[in-house]
Amino acid sequence: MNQSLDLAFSALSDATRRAILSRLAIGEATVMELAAPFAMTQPAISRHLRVLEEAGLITRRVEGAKRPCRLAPKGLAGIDEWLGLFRRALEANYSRLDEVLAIQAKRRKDKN
Amino acid sequence: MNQSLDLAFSALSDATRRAILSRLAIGEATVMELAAPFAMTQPAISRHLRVLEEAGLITRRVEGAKRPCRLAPKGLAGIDEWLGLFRRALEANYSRLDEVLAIQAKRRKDKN
DNA sequence: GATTCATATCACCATTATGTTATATAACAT
DNA sequence: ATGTTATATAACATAATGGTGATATGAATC
Repeated sequence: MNQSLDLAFSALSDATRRAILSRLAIGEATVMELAAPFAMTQPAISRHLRVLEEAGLITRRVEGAKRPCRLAPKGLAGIDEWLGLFRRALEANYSRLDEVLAIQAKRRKDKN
Repeated sequence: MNQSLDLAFSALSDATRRAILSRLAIGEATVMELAAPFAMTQPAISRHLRVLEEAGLITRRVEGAKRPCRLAPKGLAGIDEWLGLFRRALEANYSRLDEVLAIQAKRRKDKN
């Protein structure tokens, strides 16, 4: 169901793709410009860009023969949201963590 | 070099593992307790737990025959840090995004 | 019009990921 | 001592990932 989250986290799990995103934080860049820093062929970079695009992290324009990429404005929204929910769940329960652990310990003891 | 980031993002890219983390936000749980909600065998869950542990997202205790898991306190630190840096880079450059684009446009035009 | 440039896509290969079943092991209950 | 529970691990099948070289295509240049 939450496949877009899968795609976003998965896209970020590769160092090359994170580096591409960092480069794009500076501004738009073409495929060749993005490929330059890496010891990797152009098709490999094109694939990485496809992954980033499918994850909703970048967008591409057409400009003549070039396909300049830029960051998608709302790219990290899904990830932000999940992390936010997770942290809220954590905080909501952290206050009673000791209590929960005590209950569980008692439950285990009662089974003896 | 930043392999721990790879591991963390990769671990989060699976819905089952994210669900396990959400469950652990409530508090400690054993392997069988964690496996219960999923249509998946116990070895599969054990593997997911290993992935989460290697990514630094959970820790495990030994309690008799049980191996209760809980969230690692600093588990998301690496991810938070990267996202923070990324966003700062973005903001630092967003203010001059128009300028950058104009320069690039001029550069392209000059090549004509 | 021919050549070169920017990019995409295809066929292929190696590695990793994710699941299964079967089995081992240690702790617990009887 | 024996059976059961909790977990791990091994062996395996299958699919996904990430790279390569070869090649297609359309735009730019000469």
